Amino acid sequence: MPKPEIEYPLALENQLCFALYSANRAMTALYRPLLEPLDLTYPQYLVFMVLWELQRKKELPCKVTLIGNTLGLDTGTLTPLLKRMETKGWLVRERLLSDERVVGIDLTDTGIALKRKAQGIPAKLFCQTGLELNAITGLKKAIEELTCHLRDSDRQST
Amino acid sequence: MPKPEIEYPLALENQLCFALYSANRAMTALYRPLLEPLDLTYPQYLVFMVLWELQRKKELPCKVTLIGNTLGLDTGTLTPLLKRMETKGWLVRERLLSDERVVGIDLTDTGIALKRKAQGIPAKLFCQTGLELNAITGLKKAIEELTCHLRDSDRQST
DNA sequence: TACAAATATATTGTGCACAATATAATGTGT
DNA sequence: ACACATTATATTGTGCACAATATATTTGTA
Repeated sequence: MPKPEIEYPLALENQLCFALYSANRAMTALYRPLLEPLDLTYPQYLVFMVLWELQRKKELPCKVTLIGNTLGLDTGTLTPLLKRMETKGWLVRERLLSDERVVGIDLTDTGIALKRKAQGIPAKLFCQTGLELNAITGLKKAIEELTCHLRDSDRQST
Repeated sequence: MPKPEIEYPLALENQLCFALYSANRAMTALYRPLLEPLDLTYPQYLVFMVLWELQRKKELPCKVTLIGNTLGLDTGTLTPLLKRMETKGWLVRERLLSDERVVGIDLTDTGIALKRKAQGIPAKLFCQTGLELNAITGLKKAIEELTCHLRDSDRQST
């Protein structure tokens, strides 16, 4: 992660990976008190953002795989996560008659209603970043480009 | 995370948090094939970086809490992690005679020797980021500043 | 010197991530 | 129509993160 001509490359403070790791944990730590009143974990909030957006586009129900591709998660993570969300009454999981392999995911009224309570979260977090809108946009873009490079490298080595 | 005057603030693509979440997972995914030959997980690699650096400064053995403060991890995470690393023969855990509450952590010869095999990892990852050294340094700095802001906000709300 | 507060680590339980494998349904080629 | 590959999801097992609680030791104080 760090540099080729550095005195001590294994120093923790040289690692971009550790900066990312720390920032990600600090970020989810800030979400936690905002999500706790909604009885949501952070990954569940991500799933809701996907589903609310699909509902807006009238593309529900959707396949589990669509959620997985959008968030980069496999069924080993999603199946139990979606089951917990179903238990909470936020969504329903049902095998399609047209193709029994596929499980269709759809929001319940409760799941749709939860969106109202989540509306204020993005603005609250924006304030807590302590950055200007332009700075955030730029940083997000830089991080997304890094992610692209990393995924390309990953595919190459496979 | 996103913006105050945005048409749809809850869109996934507006979230800085999701960019961070994705980048962090892409990054650890790239480390995995490099660490697997050393039988290391990514968090274990972080612990090793802390310990190797302390050894360089002749500050071993050290307290569990020092590792925890450096990495931002609590004993609920560290105790089992350090036990697994002890089982592998990389370090020893021993209560101090001077203060029986404290567990001293020290590297074994095997743990010290593992450093040689890890030397090449930072350079390999640097190449895979696809970024110039200056770009990485700048991005790391920007992410670290974000982390500072987020932690400040977290402390305030507590 | 008792005794309460503070400190350091450990334990328990939940929920991700992720690898590896399993299961079942659908599609394909002959 | 039948074997075989492909696809979609589920299951199992390991290892973090993190909250909540427990335990044991030391420190400070009346």
